Amino acid sequence: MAVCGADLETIGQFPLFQGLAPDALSSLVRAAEVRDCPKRTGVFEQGEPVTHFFGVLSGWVKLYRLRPDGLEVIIEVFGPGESFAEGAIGMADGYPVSAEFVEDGRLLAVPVADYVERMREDPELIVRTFASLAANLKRLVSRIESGSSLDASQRVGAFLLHFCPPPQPGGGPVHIHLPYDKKLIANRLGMKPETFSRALASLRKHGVTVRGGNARIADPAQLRRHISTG
Amino acid sequence: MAVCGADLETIGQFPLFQGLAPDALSSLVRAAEVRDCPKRTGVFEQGEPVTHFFGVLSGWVKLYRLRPDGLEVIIEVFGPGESFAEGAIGMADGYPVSAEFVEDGRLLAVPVADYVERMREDPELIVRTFASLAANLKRLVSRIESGSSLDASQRVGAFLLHFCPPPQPGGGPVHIHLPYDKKLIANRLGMKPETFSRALASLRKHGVTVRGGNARIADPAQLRRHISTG
DNA sequence: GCTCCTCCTTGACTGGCGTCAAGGCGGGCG
DNA sequence: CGCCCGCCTTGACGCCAGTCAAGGAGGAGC
Repeated sequence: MAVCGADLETIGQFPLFQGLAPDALSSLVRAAEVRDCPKRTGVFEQGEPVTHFFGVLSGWVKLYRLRPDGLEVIIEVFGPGESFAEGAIGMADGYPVSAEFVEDGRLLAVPVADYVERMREDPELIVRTFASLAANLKRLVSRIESGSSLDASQRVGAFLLHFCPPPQPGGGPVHIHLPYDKKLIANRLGMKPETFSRALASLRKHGVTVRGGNARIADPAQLRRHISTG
Repeated sequence: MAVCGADLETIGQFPLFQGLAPDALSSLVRAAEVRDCPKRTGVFEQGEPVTHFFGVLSGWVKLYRLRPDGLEVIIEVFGPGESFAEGAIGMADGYPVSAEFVEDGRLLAVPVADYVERMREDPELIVRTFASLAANLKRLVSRIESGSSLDASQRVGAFLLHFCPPPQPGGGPVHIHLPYDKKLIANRLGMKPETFSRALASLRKHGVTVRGGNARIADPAQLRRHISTG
């Protein structure tokens, strides 16, 4: 469906589009569309030709690869305000991963052909796109780093800290809500659900308590210490 | 130093620049410089402001992160004909990794400010840059995939296969030369040198023999099978 | 030729994570 | 209310890779 006014406001908040001139934004969005995506809705599949890139208006989307043996490896999970697959713009042999909603949400789909046109007209957009790409690149880099140098409980701790507001000096306890299934979080962190569960249990001694999908971190600074010092 | 004729020819072979109009190429390269880089030469450090991106004319460059505990995590290693850190163009807070030569070589350094100008003038360059970025992105993705779903010996096997010519149907034995230290390869594959050594030993039963820096793969297809089927 | 040094290999042991299996908890529905 | 069926947790056990330690191979320098 076409982009409506309320969506337009949300879209203006995207890091990718933030601060863009209003008319540049609206001409960009003219070619785009918004989709309602209930849980389990596929967005694209590995190998499909690249036609769009996407922004998440609400909900959560997993990017994953299917191994020949059927094992699913989660590369990244994107949430509200994040854009993904801009990096696929230059891929001649299709998307390198598949994408699927893991929680109900709304999706902005931007056709790449049109987008490249806009970049030609508006150099500012080139810069913004590179910046957005750079952000996703860095996420992959730190995923590689943590994957090869942190143990399970440290990775879980780092994951929880992503959802905390920036390091507060005084820092009281923080309450956060796990955005999607624990099984999915486990996969995203490169471990099995059992290991994830044990890791959470072992974090209790560092002030983390989880009840259902709600977690409480007694002292983020203490947790942060546990992650870097082992 | 400035770019000389022989370099210019090599540079034209870069995937990033291949097929670019000759005058576009030469104006691009006018602002660039070439450096001789003996082993251990640093190229940039994590956190430094982004001023250039780079192409490897010869030799090998590692991109790595230093963990607070002093542990070095190798993100990627680039060789002749490859460009790196184009992805840093949009990074406001500096390079996310450090780069250092691990074998003597020559480096092309392209100033990003100038490069962005060229992109404004030449839309074709935008597309090429995205393509190059996409290639590096895919390397990271498959690194994540293999890191979380292959064991040590399978990762080593996959590494060796990168240096084999594309899958030959008849496929006789292939001889390859390990491009850099085994300790470095081990780190790049996310394992310790001892584990790498044991992995090589265990690959003997799949037709891989290594003597010094030279490896012989009796049957690449067989090795490939070992990687996907476990 | 000799020593020294670095890189690599091999062995023994430990620990963390995966696997298999059983049980608890909670939500949907009749 | 009670049943069923996910999702999650917990326990027992095995295996892979990290750690510690010792020893071999090869090159640089004298």
